[in-house]
Amino acid sequence: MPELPEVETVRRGLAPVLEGTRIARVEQRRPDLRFPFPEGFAARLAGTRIKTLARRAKYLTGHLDSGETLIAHLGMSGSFRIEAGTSGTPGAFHHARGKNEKHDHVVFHLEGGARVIYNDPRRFGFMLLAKTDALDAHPLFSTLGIEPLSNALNGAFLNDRLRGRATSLKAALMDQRNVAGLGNIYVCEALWRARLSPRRAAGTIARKKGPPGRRAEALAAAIRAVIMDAVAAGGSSLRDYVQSDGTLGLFQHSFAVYDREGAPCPRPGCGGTIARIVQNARSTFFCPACQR
DNA sequence: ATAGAGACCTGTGTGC
DNA sequence: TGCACACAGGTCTCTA
Repeated sequence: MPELPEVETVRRGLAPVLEGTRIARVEQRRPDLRFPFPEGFAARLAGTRIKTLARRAKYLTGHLDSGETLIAHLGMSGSFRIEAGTSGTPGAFHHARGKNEKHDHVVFHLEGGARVIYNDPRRFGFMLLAKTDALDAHPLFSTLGIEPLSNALNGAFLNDRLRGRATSLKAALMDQRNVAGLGNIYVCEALWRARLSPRRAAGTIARKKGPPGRRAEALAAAIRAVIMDAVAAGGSSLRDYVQSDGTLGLFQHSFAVYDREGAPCPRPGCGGTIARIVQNARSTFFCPACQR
């Protein structure tokens, strides 16, 4: 579900409520999500203050004044919502969105009475606690690639990183060890913008020597642009993703290829038809006419 | 190294 | 209406 733009949107929605706020109490309603919660999870959070809420790839990281960091991943169907502490019917908009309270797995009761609730029907998400000063060395983070919005993403990086790789370009971009935070939607969209086929061997966009070629440069620019555009739109709302205040992301209206099998390619003058293929057990959408 | 399958879960849409 | 099946913003683990 959430890729980098959705997670960043969640972060921006939660930050005003969480940053600088003390957690009064945590209600953990089941022993596990994708993994068991860490030992003493609720007790280790209770009474701590959240200094900052950050993001790395698709992970949210809440840095606590206890010296620990709360790491949260939303999996395919995780979401947070904020409920005011005083008036209002709990879960009102939630019902309006057709969600199900039975999948409210964690409730953060904040000082002042507001609540932040984690809902995750499929339970592919998880929450962990780790020492803040050793975060980069954590197994989840140590192998992650670069952030797509950082200056590190450029033609030279992709040229070096993908050179000689026989795997498909689609699979290489889905691999979080290269560029971290991309997922199925934004890889498809970036490849369309760069006019590159998802089936092409990843190494074919690289040069053996010298400066990167136009394909690597175009791909780097396309990834950056699509992620920036999606963040600006508040992410994509398909089945169950909503922002933490209940409003919908808008980027799904800007999809060129994702979930558009059989539709005309939106590139002016192309005239192609969007196709769907399966790569690594995931749907890939692309235009066979203009993506080469 | 890397691909392919299966695993983890629930919900929704489709076709019969 | 029921039922079966395919599929979904992710990622880990196992086998070849």
